[in-house]
Amino acid sequence: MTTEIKTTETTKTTESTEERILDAARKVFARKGRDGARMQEIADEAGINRALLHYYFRAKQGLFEAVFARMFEQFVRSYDTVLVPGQPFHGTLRRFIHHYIDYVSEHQDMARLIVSENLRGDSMPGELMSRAASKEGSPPRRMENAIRAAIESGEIRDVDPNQTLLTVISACIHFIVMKPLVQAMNPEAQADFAAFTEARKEHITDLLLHGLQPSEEVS
Amino acid sequence: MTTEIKTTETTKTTESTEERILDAARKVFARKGRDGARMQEIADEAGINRALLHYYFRAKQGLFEAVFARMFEQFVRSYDTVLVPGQPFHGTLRRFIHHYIDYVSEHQDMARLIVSENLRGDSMPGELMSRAASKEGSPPRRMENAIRAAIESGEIRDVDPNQTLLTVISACIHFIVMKPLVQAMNPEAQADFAAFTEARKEHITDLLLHGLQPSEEVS
DNA sequence: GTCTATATCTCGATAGAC
DNA sequence: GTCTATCGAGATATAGAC
Repeated sequence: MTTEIKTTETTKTTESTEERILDAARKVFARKGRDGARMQEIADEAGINRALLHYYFRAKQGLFEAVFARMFEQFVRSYDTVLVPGQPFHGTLRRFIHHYIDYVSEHQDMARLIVSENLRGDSMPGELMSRAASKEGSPPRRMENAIRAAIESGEIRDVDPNQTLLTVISACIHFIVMKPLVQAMNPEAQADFAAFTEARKEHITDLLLHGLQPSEEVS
Repeated sequence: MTTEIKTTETTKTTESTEERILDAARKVFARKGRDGARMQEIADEAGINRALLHYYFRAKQGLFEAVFARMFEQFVRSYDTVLVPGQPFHGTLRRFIHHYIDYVSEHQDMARLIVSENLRGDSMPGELMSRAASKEGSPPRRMENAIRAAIESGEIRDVDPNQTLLTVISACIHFIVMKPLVQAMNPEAQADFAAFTEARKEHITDLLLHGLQPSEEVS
């Protein structure tokens, strides 16, 4: 019932209180959702008092928005070095998939928060997210353009770029979101989730490249 | 703000109060999540008084568990007529995908609840779900066996059955869970989600069948 | 079985000492 | 900046009339 987390761990970093709060809030919001999260639990996780949360971020709502915006922007930026135009498609697809899975694996909190916000439908972070993702030049848009170009050049067969991109992203994130169920159904994922994750990158890349291969070629 | 639903009485369905409560609870839990849902809102949706909820289901927790168990069992059962052994693989895969998407489209509430429970990690419904899904004879297990058999018989190439099944399921459910974001990024999904859903069934079936095609054959 | 009224509790937010 | 103490809103749950 009672939470006893205490971050005795962070002895080294002279992390500012504000940073500690944001990190703690990210974890708790991801675990419990926006409503389920308790200010007390965030305070415990950050190793501070509840009143201090309100000193830094006026209200829970503000804290949540700060956490979300920060997280999402970092994710979008992480693709800057990954998607460079003019490369062969198979390498681009491989890099997109590997980076996506690497990122969500290291930031599972973020993945869960994004999904839980989408589950609600309303929500301001949803707005923010939608605008950022649908903007020209965003990672998904660039990947979509890469698919289009590859069809044009005959590197891959003629498929719906939007549907294809959605399938790739689904394959890369859903197994993290559904981790408990995936582990329950899969002894391999249960025993060593990191190994399962590595295998998953290769599986998705392989399945997609085969699935998109022009039917004339039998490489 | 206020909801006014009121079933002004016994028109056609002599639906029992208990049924009405379960239906209302399913909707509200799906919209607001387990924590965000308010007993008052469920009562309004069911057209009854708040106290009556407690008369039928002692507490919110109990109501939630009843809703969840009922929903999940119906889903599992819906596959009884879909997966029959001894059929050619491509038909089995097509039926699995089409049925999955049809079902989650008609029961989006269920899809969202399942995901939101998985996001929490703990939770008794998670337990229930995990046991049901990993049980031999469950739909996912049967589909996995079908994949194994198809590899054995040479109908498809040698892939990891677990990873493949997970990819199929991800592709079939994630776009519903992330509906707001999908719509924001996709004009087609925005304009006519039903049409987008139909197209998605074909896309996934097509992509998977190509992706699993033995490399010797070029059908 | 269904309602009104109310008890109890949890949690976000604030006041104020240090 | 950080703490203790407390207020007040809003939610679950119960008591009891009908």
